[in-house]
Amino acid sequence: MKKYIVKGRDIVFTQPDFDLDHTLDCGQAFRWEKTEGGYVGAVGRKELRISQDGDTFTLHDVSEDGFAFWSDYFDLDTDYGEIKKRLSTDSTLEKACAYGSGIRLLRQPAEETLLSFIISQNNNIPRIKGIISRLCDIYGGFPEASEMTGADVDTLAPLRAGFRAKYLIDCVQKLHDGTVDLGAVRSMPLDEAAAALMQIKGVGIKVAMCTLLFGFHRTDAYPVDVWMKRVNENFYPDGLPECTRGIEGIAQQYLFYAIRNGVL
DNA sequence: TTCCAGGCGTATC
DNA sequence: GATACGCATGGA
Repeated sequence: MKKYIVKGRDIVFTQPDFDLDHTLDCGQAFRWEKTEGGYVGAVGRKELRISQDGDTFTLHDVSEDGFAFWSDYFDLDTDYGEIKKRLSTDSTLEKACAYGSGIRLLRQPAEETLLSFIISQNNNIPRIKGIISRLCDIYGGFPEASEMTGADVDTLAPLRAGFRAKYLIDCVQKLHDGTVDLGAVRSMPLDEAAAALMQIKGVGIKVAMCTLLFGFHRTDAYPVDVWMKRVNENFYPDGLPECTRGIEGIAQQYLFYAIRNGVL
């Protein structure tokens, strides 16, 4: 467990290879907003304000039990310095890792990730955030899928999610009736896990891989969207380099952040 | 006005 | 199995 100091109602810790802008604005989570003093965001129904001063981070108004949750969420026990060192044997990844040096792969809840990335398809990030925010407004925080099983298109109309609403409904239905068992998905081989998720309408290979990477911490899942297609064509026409084996998804996150910001 | 956004389902060949 | 097209919505 990560070492920390309790200061009043806050918890303070130091952490290299961590930057809030990099980690919270790299397209893996959609519920964080930059504020004057850091970031405010939420996971499920847990809310957090976090601020950064160099390598020192403060979780505001958080108990020691709460810290255990957030420490896991921010993946604080993983050595990203070691990961970057390994990936940087490839010259393109070296650039990407240097640019997004503070990216960490968040350990997000599976259901929330699945529903969020269903919403993400053929959509832009500000509008994805808006739809998810309105979903949370309706349910008082991000709902469990089981709380949404009665939802129909009228219930979800305030989201203004467009054609994706019917996909959300199909998703919560198939989670509820056991067609898709996320507990079982967790332990399946990657391709089998993706195929299981793709039984849900609106879940194709890209949404499935994002769910496995961000919601199940399957670091070998490699989502390819329009940006990553460009990366593959420009830099890896013959496939990914050896150094990415088993952590293709983490490599993907550095590459995605870099190319989206015009660095590659 | 038209185009595009962390895609996918469907029709057609 | 490959390719083309429509899809809700809203910002650029």
